[in-house]
Amino acid sequence: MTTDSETGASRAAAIASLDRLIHEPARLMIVTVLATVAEADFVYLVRETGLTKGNLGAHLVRLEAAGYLEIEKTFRGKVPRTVCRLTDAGLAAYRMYRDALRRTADELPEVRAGSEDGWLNRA
Amino acid sequence: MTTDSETGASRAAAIASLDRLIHEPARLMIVTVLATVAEADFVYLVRETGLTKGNLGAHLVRLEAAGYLEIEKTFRGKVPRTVCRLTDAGLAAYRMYRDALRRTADELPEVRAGSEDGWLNRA
DNA sequence: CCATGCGGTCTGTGATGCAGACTAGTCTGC
DNA sequence: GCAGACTAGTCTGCATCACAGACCGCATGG
Repeated sequence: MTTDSETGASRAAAIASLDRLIHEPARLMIVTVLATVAEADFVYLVRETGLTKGNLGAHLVRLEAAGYLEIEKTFRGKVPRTVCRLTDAGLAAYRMYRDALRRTADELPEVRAGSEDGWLNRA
Repeated sequence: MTTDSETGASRAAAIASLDRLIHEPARLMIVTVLATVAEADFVYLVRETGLTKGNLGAHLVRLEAAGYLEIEKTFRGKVPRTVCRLTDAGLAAYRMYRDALRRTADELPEVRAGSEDGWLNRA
């Protein structure tokens, strides 16, 4: 049989198992940036992601709540600054997601023009 | 500079450009199934995706509204049946998404443990 | 004739993504 | 020394959307 016996079903399961928290494009951008640079402050993230401050702040809160990143409040001179960094859990989640995404992306089938069997309701 | 000049920025743009309509896991499952089998009826999709009927119906409507798939009402004997098929636009969108996703997935960086430069706020 | 199961649609609700407004404090020009 | 502009960041409100359960119609089995 084909490489994947259940065609859609197993793929669907794989897709469904994607971490929704990271899957969200805005957060995927954030996490990707943080995976790349290890540390980033708020404005750097704003610039890299193109998100508005409000939006970014909300996503950061969500990621922090999930334990995926820690937010460290520091001061640069007298100006407060927020530095974000992925936690171990965040790193693990990122790796898992990336892995799953690659597998998913690789397995996304080419389009078949012909209407072959397999789509029948039965079974 | 590093291997990728803008590190995050370009990647972020690529991620942001992902088709949200398809990016949604539920719909990605649907579209993937349809790309695979070309045609599928409602219950087949329910089984393949594991979605509830209500949820699936809503997503189908959305995809139809976007012009990504056509919903054909037929009868099997006396029982009405709904057959879904990707439109050309849907196929194109799927291909584009898949392509973008693969590129994105491939480019998702490995984690760098060290806190290197690049994250600074200053430009 | 009634009950059950299959096929499919519809409505309500909770979550969430998003953007703009607002605050706090610093620096520059007059 | 004061006013205005800018940076840094948070908070609130709105619109959207995903999800699930309830509901309806039809056909079939007892």
